[in-house]
Amino acid sequence: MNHKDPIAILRSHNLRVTDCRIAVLQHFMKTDHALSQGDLEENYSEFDRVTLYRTLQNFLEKGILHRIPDDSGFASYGLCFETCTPDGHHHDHLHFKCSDCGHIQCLEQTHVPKIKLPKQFQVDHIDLIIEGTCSDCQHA
Amino acid sequence: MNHKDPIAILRSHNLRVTDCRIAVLQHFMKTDHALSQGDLEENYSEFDRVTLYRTLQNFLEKGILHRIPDDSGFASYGLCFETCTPDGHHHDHLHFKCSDCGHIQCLEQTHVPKIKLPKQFQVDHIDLIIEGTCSDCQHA
DNA sequence: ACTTTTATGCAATAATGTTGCATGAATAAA
DNA sequence: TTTATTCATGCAACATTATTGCATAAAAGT
Repeated sequence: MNHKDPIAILRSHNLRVTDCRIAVLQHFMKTDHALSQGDLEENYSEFDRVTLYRTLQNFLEKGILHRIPDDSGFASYGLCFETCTPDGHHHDHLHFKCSDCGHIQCLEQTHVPKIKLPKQFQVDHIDLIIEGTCSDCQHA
Repeated sequence: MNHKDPIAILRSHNLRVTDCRIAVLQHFMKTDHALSQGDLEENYSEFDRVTLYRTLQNFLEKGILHRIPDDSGFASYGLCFETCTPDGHHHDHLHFKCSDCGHIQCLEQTHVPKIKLPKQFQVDHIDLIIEGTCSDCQHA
């Protein structure tokens, strides 16, 4: 889904096509890192905080966005891929967080390794966050 | 550090020994899952919210606790191990989050696999969160 | 016991998350 | 293309969490 037309994406998920949703979706598509609600609020002051909040919630439910775990307390969001549906998210990629600029990006190429757990644990999915320095920040 | 005397732990990290710090530390030691600030507030209403907040911050800085990333927006905290110092956290374990009871536990036994990233990424540390069902919740 | 240093509680504020409801916009139906 | 219906939006309001400043109280050093 990553690089299609925003309107097509909305339609295919049974979401009404509105200015806010198009804007948010476009913003995600042109940005190479995860976005927080605050990021959106800064860029789209023409939309209400609550509308942006609900837009994110809707996109999460429909499997358009996924929430990225972060120890900062901020929630941030990234676009999902074709494997995600309203029934559930099915990710196999990992997230890289730069401790310098704070940006989080999804690394689609890199896959999450299988991990063996003791039998008493039933695994549903794995989140992998790698923290370090991104290329942009290594020369600063 | 996991199972030592709270007072000894505080002393060895150059922290004053106070009721609140002892209580919080003891609570972490007797609990098998990660705790949030809310958990502490419920259990220790005799201490101010802000004091508990600052206690957690101090413990983080000193390397007594580590923050566990979570996509729920709640921050939660777990005890560190001997490898952590005020200079940085050095963890090699993963976290299991039960989607049923919500508890997060540190699995010390299980190690985080090495992961190869493209060269432009400089890796500092890896956070691995596995979500699923814990043994207590599988029969419910 | 006294001094110095640091933690605590209280007040206050900011940011974020969340819900209800009236209105307006988007889709479906005629 | 107009009308009816469904749903998104904005506003108000509130809950929760995160955060800082400051006076006081408590801990450690002498």
